[in-house]
Amino acid sequence: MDSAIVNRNVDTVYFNWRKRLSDTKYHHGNLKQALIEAGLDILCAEGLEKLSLRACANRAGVSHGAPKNHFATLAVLHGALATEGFKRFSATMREHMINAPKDAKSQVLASAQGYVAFVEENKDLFRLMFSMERQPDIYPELLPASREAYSVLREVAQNMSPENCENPQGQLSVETMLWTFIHGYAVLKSNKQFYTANAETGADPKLEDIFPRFLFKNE
Amino acid sequence: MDSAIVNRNVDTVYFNWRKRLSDTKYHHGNLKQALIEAGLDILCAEGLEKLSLRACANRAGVSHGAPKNHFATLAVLHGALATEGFKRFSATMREHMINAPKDAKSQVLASAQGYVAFVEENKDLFRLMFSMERQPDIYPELLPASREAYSVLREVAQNMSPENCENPQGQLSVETMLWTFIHGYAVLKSNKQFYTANAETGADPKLEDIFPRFLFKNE
DNA sequence: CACGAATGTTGACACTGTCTATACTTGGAT
DNA sequence: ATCCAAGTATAGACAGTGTCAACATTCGTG
Repeated sequence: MDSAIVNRNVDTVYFNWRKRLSDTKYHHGNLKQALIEAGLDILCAEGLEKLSLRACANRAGVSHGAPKNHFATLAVLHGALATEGFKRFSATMREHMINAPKDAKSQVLASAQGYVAFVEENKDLFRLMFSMERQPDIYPELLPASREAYSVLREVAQNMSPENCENPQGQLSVETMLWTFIHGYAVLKSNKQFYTANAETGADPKLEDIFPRFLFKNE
Repeated sequence: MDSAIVNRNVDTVYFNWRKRLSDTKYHHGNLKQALIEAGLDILCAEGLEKLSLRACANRAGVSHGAPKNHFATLAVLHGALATEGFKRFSATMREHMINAPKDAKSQVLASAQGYVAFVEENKDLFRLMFSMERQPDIYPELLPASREAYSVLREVAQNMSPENCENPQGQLSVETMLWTFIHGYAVLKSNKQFYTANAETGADPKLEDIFPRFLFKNE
């Protein structure tokens, strides 16, 4: 008896067992998206340290080598997850803006609060998004997605004044100031690294309280 | 012949071979410090991803299990490296302050520039320092070292005005504002994530240019 | 239907952290 | 001086990881 036939039979039995077990076909159908969602789940439930190609493959019900066809390396999967992160990041900011008054100041604060809210709810995803070296080519959608997120801040920054920068270079400086400020706050808060937490309650300083008032026009 | 004696002889030969090879004693003498320095070297030369207990052990010329006696887990080594990082961090800021004019504004800018300079020269060490979950107990000297670094900013913040916070809560708000701003700038710059880089030169926005002028007293 | 491309499986290799058992060294108590 | 316990280093094992290569299966298109 040809050993290839034996192997085939064994494999077929194994395949049928897998099929009954997980109700999936040999071809998953949408493994790439499934792996991304598995990665997001792991980030949320177990943290960045537990994120691995094999863990994603396992959670998606495929073998450890399967991801290779969709993500050549772990870095590429990171890029894909960061891309999805930036999309949700933009959406969270815009949701907060929609639910806020439409005056300029409220919109700026709403975007900032959306920024912080996203970080609070997606701590490890946020870490992944912003701890990656800038490799625009690692994943094709990454750069556009991050630029889209930045454009949200750019919109609200149009209602802020560049006159209060040390060396105002126009609108660009205001955007950078706003981003720098919000990003710094979000990073320090998410890492629980505020030394200025309220001594009694342990609460972090509120974004609204330390937000630089001078940044607004017409006040 | 007792097998223990055989083993002893074999081990003695092996020991002598090692001794000739690396000119070290069986007891390293100061392995803990050597491992920390090996870790810093690796962070500088190969990056955070390449930092491992075994790589440090290898660089220090000891076996892979040796670090266990000084750092129970990788997280503890991380804590030790972060501690050393915070000490150098404080020193860098203070050096910049010493070499700057003594007026309040120059001192604030100098500390900020020291902050950024450290991050630029110790990118992966900085990432390690600020990407660690706050675990004050992981390494005994970590918390004091990080608080010492923060106290540098606290000093210069005494020359800044809380009047321009949205909801000024006194000196604490100014400290938090300053730290948030500088930290955000340093993180974004070190990760090369400024979208507002000069279109022609590719240069990042300068800290001095976007520094919020309103923060200073008496101006 | 056939065949190449796309997708998934399996096994291997070199890494990693961590645990255990063991050996050596040192320093202090007897 | 000697002996023993604590400190320190080694070696081997185990599970887990990324990555690669060989192979199997399925899909899509001629």
